[in-house]
Amino acid sequence: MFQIDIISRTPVYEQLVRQTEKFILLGILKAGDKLPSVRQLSAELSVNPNTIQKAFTELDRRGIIFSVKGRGNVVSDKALKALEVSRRSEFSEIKDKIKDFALAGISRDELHKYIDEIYDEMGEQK
Amino acid sequence: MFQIDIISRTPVYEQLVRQTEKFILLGILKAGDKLPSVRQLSAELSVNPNTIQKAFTELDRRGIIFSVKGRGNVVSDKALKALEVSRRSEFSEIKDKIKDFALAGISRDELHKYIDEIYDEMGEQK
Amino acid sequence: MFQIDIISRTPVYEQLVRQTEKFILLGILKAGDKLPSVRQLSAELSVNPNTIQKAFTELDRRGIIFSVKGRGNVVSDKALKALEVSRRSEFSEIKDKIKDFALAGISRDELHKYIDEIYDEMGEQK
Amino acid sequence: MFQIDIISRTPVYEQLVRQTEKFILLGILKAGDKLPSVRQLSAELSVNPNTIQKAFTELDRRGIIFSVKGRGNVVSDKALKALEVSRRSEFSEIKDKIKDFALAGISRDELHKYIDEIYDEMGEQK
DNA sequence: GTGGTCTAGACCACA
DNA sequence: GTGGTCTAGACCACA
Repeated sequence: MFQIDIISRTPVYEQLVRQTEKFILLGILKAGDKLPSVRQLSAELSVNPNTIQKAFTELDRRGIIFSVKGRGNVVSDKALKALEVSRRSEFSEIKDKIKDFALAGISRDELHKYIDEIYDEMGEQK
Repeated sequence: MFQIDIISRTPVYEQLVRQTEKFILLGILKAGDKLPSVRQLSAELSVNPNTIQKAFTELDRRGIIFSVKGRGNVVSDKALKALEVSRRSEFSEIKDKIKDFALAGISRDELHKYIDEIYDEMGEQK
Repeated sequence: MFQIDIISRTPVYEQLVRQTEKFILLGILKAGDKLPSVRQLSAELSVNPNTIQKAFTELDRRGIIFSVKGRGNVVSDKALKALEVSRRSEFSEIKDKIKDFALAGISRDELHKYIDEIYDEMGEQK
Repeated sequence: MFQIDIISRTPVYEQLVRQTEKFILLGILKAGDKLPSVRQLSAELSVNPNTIQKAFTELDRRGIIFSVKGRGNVVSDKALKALEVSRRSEFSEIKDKIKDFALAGISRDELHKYIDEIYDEMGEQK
């Protein structure tokens, strides 16, 4: 299920956080579902337990999962909602990127076309 | 001219690189123009000279400026062209971001609208 | 009777201890009353029997109940008295909390008002 | 400045977080002040750098300080404000404790008196 | 078994 | 020098 790209510059724990969130948005993980245990994931991905722990701690902090000692990590009821809100708040993050494109002479039509392509592509996948 | 956001998560040297490129794309810096010296920028921005140097080295590496010993750093002739090409190659970088938005239930129409707003806004500024 | 909040940060066994003590203070459980058996509670609350046992052992240690092999767990004669004393000894525990509030600019009047509200609220419930 | 109680049950990193916040509320640390470096604190308190790091990461996350690579940790401008708000939100935490006291036969007058004592005591210290 | 904390020690990016 | 990430390995509380 989880997959780590060792070469990538984004930290392992962040990849784990991001992937977990993605699985929830995709409906692969649902509220109440139990995540693999720290040790299990550690063995499966050959990643140090501390690193897995760090990812889970972050997810717990974000209200995406809740960790209970002796029981494991479970997807929170409000996870999906929380994610949709937080993703939306990242909306403005691409603003600077788009401005850069505009500056480099990329027309708005080109961008519109690109976005449609991505959405079409996703629609087919899904 | 240059402005550093010390709190920002993006490294100072990267901010410098990005801003220099922006000035070139905006026509504020033209081929043949001399950039401020490392010392001058360092003092002006209260930034470690090593950091300024790192930015210039990176810009040189990208073919945006060329450093001549004892004469300073000058904007390359091919800078503008190079930037337009490289920006276009960054196009795919936002692909994952857009997919994330799509996943979080943000419609393509919302995105289109957002992009139009940005372009309109820039048109007025420019 | 007993209710466990699985998400809560306070350990399940501690919730059990606390609730038992509360029932005694409220007069719901009286000296000589028999508590539900470990098995029964375990099934009822879907809680690991070890956890129930741990709670009972702790209550025994505190002199609130006494366990008789083969006969179950019974509320001690001195339970009520013991609890009133021990609660009073916890008095100082909130001292640091109150200092924190004072430091954060919360006035003593606010605190007084808050306490009155709680007592009023309880009076009505009771 | 910082002091760790090794015997205490509350984790070292949490003690560090709490103490930093306290120093800010007391005005000992002000917005813009630089905190000791991870390594320095580590040596000073004989605590592993990772543990110090964990505390700083948490403070950064809470918006109390901001960590900048290569520069250090600085008290945020909004730190004081943020702390006053967060402390206030902990207000309800003592509700259950107070109810426990009421149940154990501690009168509201006793509590009022206790609070006044604490505030008086603090007034003199300050 | 399951999560949480901590030490020891290494390595990297950045200033 | 300064923060950030990661591994290896230990130990504890809890279920």
